Amino acid sequence: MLDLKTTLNQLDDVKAAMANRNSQLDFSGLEQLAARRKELILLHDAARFEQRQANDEMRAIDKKSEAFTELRNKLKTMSDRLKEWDVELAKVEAEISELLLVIPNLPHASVPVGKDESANEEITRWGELPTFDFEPKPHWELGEALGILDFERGAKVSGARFTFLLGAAARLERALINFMLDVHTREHGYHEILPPFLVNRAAMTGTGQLPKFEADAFKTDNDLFLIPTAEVPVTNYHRDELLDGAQLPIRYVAYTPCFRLEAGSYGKDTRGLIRQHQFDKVELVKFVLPENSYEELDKLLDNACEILRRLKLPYRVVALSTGDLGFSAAKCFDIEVWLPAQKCYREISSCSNFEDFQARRASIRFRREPKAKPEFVHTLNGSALAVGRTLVAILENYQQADGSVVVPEVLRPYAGIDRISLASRP
RNA sequence: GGAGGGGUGGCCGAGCGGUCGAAGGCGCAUGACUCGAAAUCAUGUGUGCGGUAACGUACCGUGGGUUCGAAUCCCACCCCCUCCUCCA
Repeated sequence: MLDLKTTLNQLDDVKAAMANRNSQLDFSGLEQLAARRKELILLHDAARFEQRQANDEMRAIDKKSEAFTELRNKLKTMSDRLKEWDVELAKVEAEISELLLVIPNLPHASVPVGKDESANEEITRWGELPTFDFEPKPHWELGEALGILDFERGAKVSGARFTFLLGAAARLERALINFMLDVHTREHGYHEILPPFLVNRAAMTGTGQLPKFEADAFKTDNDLFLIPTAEVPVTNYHRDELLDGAQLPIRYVAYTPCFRLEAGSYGKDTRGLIRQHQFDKVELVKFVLPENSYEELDKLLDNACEILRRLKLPYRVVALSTGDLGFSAAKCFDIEVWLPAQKCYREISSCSNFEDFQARRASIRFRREPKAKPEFVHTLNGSALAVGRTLVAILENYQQADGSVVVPEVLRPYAGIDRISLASRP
């Protein structure tokens, strides 16, 4: 959420930023509501002041006297008028926050300006693309042939975009989760946290999924939402809290399944594990000092990349353009992994700095010194990594001519196998 | 799910219709004392909103209601605790 005062004071900049995001918003309503809000606050404050002074008189006066009745009647009219203002004020404030809650974050100055993903900027490339003396197969063919991915039964039991992992695939998924958690907790200084997988409306609003993107989320009939990412419960862990500045930065790493309706992506990535309604992800979340947040974003991005380097999977990093940036992000890097069968890089992680956008929505603040004024923290998060897509990348990059798949070296202690083949079925 | 108890400031806890942003304690900060520390004493110590400021105003789980006036009374909801039931 943007700050009301700042938004109105720098309206031209905000409008320009929204245009870059392809987001057309009308701010005239906001300006009018803000003006009315101020009027009502002034009226309210003055009336209350008067009322409180009259209350002192009421206390002193003889309750049976005529003067008492007279004064009471006078105060009654004042009280009724005050109530009307208060009702209107509450309405105006609700309308203001309704408007503010659907305004996306302002892109950071370093974000490339552009209409869509074609304006994204490649930042780095790592690793050598694998060469094959045969035509590399897509992971779904490999997985089905090896008997470790079962899409058909996934569809039977749950529906499209649900899959059973069996044997080595299930084992590798589990190995990847443990491997990622171990690297981030032991080497990168993150604190492991296992959050609830269902969250309430306030949590979804705090990180920015609501109110705008309710149609994208799975919802229970008790008004709970299946988390689309661990970002939601983990960021909201500190909602409505006033943190001690000395604690910052706070770093969490969480494994969770993620649930996404994928509304509006019909016909996209229908085959394979790339786009599922349920997938596993290891997520990094940070709460940091505002002045450090971009430095912290670089570190977080590097922490995520480290996983791919250890798995020896070729990747590139892309800075998203203003047109491709997510709703809450001020800056976002995508990490894309090489998929030989598709002969392209595919997103496997998204690392974002939200600055104070989520912190303001969720009221997550800190105090620099014991007596200092509270300030909003900056929040960041990134996948490190999307586990299902990592499995996809391993299957495709490590495939052999005979249809078997070599297990990356760092994973072998976790997986307990060094090759997936029909013969090796555990 | 049933019965009872409870949600007040960073924490504990009093208040149960007007003098309450709220006693008292703990914690924290500053000062005094001390060679230093502990102890002790003194002073200070919430957040949002409006305002350059002085100051004003709002906030006692959340939302409604009663009243000239609500932390205090009424209603609904949420959450926590104890017992029973159930369960992993």
